[in-house]
Amino acid sequence: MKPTSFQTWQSVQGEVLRRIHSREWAPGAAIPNEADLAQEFGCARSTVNRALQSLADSGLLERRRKAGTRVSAQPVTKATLEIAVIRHEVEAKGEKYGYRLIERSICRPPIATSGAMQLDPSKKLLFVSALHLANDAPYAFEERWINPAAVPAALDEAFESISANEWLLEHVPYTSGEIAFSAVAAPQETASILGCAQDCAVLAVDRLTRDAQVSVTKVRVLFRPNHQLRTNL
Amino acid sequence: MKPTSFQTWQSVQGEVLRRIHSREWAPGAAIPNEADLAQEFGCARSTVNRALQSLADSGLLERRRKAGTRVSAQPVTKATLEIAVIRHEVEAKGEKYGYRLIERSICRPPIATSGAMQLDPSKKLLFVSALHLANDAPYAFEERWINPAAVPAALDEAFESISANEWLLEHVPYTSGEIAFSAVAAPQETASILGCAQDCAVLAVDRLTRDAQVSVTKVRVLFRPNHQLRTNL
DNA sequence: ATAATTATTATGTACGTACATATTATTGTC
DNA sequence: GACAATAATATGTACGTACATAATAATTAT
Repeated sequence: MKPTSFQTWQSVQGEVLRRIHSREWAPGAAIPNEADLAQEFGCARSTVNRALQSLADSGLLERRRKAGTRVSAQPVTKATLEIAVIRHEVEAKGEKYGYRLIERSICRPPIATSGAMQLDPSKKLLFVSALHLANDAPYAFEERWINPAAVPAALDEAFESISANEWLLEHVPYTSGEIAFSAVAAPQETASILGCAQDCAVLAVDRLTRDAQVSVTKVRVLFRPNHQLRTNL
Repeated sequence: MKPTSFQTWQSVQGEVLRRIHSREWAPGAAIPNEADLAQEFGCARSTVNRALQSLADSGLLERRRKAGTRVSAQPVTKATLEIAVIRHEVEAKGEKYGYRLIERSICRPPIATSGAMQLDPSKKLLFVSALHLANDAPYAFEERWINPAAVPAALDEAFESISANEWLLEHVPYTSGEIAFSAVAAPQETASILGCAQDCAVLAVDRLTRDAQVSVTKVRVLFRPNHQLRTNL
């Protein structure tokens, strides 16, 4: 006689997972409602609720009021990537971090940039490009546009000893935005900075950051060749 | 007099976010404990708990028993990418999906593959490569190793009308594993399949899937040039 | 002083009740 | 049969109490 009692939401989740996994509850099929499960498991409905909500969150279950809960027919895997400050990323690998400012200027951005940032194309922005190093070798090249209207203090910062990456996180943390990952061929200039061949395939991370609707910064980070972003599922 | 009452966990979360954002609660600083906040907000502690847990989950707060809750000094942004079946991904873009099997064979994998899958290198695996099309143009090229010991049924499937991608999701869903994103130069053969220049920079997604500790499949998907994976933060 | 023990404290979570809300099913009306 | 009003139902969430657990602080023993 196995213990048919599950009194923590994690154990309930485990049992539900087991049933899904063993196909006791088939893909697409409806599962019993929370009240019935609570009775079967010998716990409160709120405990079952917590477990099921967590599974719905990770995409394994689909829940709708009145309609009930069913196993996702084609679950969409969700991969969560942690985007840390580059210095921390490097140090976490056990490598020595280095930073070098390449350019800092105030100028009008390309139309594409002002458009993406939803800013007046005639307004000048702060441009900062820099190289992040790991064990003295190029690690990532960062090209960034900063909207001085959103962070005036940035105009007083030289970005010679601290990266814009880190400075911004310290001055306007907790922002929202969009992020995109792609592969690009390193342009000649970038390639020479990163120390790789021209048109070498490098991973690009493009990120637009907003602070309460207004664009703060837009950045493209190009990593050294063969860089991988990894995570567990 | 503003409403100092917050009686849903979302509104509590909103107020906490506001205070973090306005630096009323500075980065790194401790915030009042749940009981005090509950009293201030005029709600139950469990409501505050739900709100704070959710924020801790997204990396904005750090919580430790007895030590209390503090605002993360350097929050780690978490980007969640949804990895759907490629057919769905294409259809969601409003493009017509197409599929073409390129190769299907049973052979011994390279050492690197059997190693990553933690399998005996001498055991033969099922190899399937295929092309996914969007509006009749190459969209993504998939090279996959499948462990027949984990999914014997795969040996009976030709993968001519259904991609291994989709077949596996249907036959062994709810698996765990690892995923990695990188940029690679398209090898000559791949380039000709994808219809791009040799050594063209393409986004690679490498994924290892396990079903209860045992490796089921290892796949590399190369997307058409300029493909982007994007998400909101 | 240092180490081991004990108290204290904040978060973590279970429970059961109550009510809100979204969605579906049913009934009534034309 | 089409459509609107109404009932039924499963999930969503708030509340307050109780206790568990982890981490720290205070105390005691050596």
